Amino acid sequence: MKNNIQDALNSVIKGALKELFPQADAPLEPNLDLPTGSSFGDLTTNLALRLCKGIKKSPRETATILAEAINKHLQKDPAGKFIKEVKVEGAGFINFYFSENFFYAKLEELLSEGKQALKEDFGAKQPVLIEFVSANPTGSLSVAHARQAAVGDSLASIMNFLGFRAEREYYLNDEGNQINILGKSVELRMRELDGIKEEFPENYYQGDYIYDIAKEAKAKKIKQEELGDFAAGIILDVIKKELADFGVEFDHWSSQKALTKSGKIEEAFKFLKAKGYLYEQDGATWFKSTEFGDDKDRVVVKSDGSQTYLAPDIAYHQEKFKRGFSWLINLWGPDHHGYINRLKASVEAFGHKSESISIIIVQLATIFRAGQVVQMSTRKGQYITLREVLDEVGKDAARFFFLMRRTSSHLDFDLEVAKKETAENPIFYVQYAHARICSILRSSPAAVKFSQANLSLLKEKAELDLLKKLVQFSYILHICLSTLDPYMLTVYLQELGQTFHKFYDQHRVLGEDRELTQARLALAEGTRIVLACGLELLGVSQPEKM
RNA sequence: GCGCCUGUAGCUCAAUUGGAUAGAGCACUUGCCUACGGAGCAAGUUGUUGUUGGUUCGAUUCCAACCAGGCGCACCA
Repeated sequence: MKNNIQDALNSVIKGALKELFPQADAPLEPNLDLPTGSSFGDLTTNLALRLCKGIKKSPRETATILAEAINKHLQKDPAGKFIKEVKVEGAGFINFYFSENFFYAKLEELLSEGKQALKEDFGAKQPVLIEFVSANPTGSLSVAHARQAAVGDSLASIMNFLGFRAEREYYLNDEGNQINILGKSVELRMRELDGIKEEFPENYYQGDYIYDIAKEAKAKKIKQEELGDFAAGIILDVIKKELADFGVEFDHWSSQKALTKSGKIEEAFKFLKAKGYLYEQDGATWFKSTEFGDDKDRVVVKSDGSQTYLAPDIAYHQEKFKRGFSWLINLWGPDHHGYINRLKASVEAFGHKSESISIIIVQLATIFRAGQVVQMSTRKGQYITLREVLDEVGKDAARFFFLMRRTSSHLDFDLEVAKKETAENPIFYVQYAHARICSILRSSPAAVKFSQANLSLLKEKAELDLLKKLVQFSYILHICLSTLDPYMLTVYLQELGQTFHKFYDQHRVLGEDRELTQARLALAEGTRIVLACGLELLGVSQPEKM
């Protein structure tokens, strides 16, 4: 829910600060925190602790003086009616306790506007390009790509929800070495089908799918020099289908081949050369990335005249800016982390701030089955694919599980757990809460109108806990944004589910008292809206029955 | 050798980015179904936060060194 009360309090505190400590040289930001678990108020600030050093008073004294001034300002501020109490507690924290009316007002907003009430214009329509997966079209997507897909897609959804204009992009490596090798792999398999057995090099694509492509190429009489493109085209269709079944849809498919043809790479080189960031040495052309903090300079054109991977990538990222995006977010696998500095260097060489590109390293997932690691061998072209995980546990569990840990952390994914329909499986726990609410709403008398509910009847602890939990939703989204990681949302949804189950267990929703029933139904519906919204942002379905 | 990531309860992980008593789930034990979905709820046990220092009102968080594990260090993509 929009936390404009936080902004209101911030300005109240600023007012009090100005009055009391105009000499505070560094502008102290109020820095309000919304505790998610603890019982120290609904909002809290450590301002006094940071301020007391300068004014030779104890932290608690400082906090008391400050709290008094804040109280005075609050009485004049419209936000004041939502604050029940301002308390100095602990070492000198100032804690704000909201009145119940605040939570009732928030729930009312949620019921009348639906999930619109949860949206924000935080991003001011800033155009953001999120590039992820971008796997070479040489084989099926692996679980590593799957995790990137889950993270990238949800991140884009969350950013759009917060008012950004985030678009999803897949960069297609449809030319170069790997496509040549792909073509040769198919060619060898075609000859094998003709009965000519030759040695199959280790660095060629080993998977059985190459045979299928070879058969098709034979049937269609594809020319030898076109085999690479032909195979890549077929594989790309497979990848697109895999992503679609995973619930991920890209706004743009950007082709490296098209980039090369457009002459944009030479254009970029020309620019860098004019700036003096390119030089020749040992027959190769180097990019002076050390100028921008890289460990060493990088080759862009090899001595044999061909380009390194960096060359098109430099031009490609400039194109992203030229297309109008002011913030680029790239999701890469951990094997690419050494590549961050040189790409950032190129972005800076073109005069963009280094903050205008964010690179997120998505750590690998280890697949388990009933506690045992599922071994894979990339050598034989055998790796766990997105398709296998999808077939085994389904889209919802797969997406939720890939997001359940911090993106920068390794993830253990147990297929058996993801399939279980018990409390052990977090996705079922959350979806169950949603389904349960739907069931209650189905059994409720038809005449219930949420707008007429008297919410002030919600006074029990479990009810207030649930109301508070609902309000935290927007705070959680802000954490997701500042960390560029949807993972916190999975944690929150589990907590919200738990808070609801607790409430449900202690208090009967549909009861004798008609007014109380209405109020509790309203609370249940509010919970359902937030659960549904959160699940949707994660790309997980919101079942009404299970 | 250099760089990045990780090290927290028996296991998998948190700790809202420097805050208050380090918390959840799983596992284990024990309770709770004549009413809205028991796929649920409640109660109990578990800690030298890898080690040692430093920074300060305050450190799991920041800094340094060390220990252990993973990954990366191409004129590959």
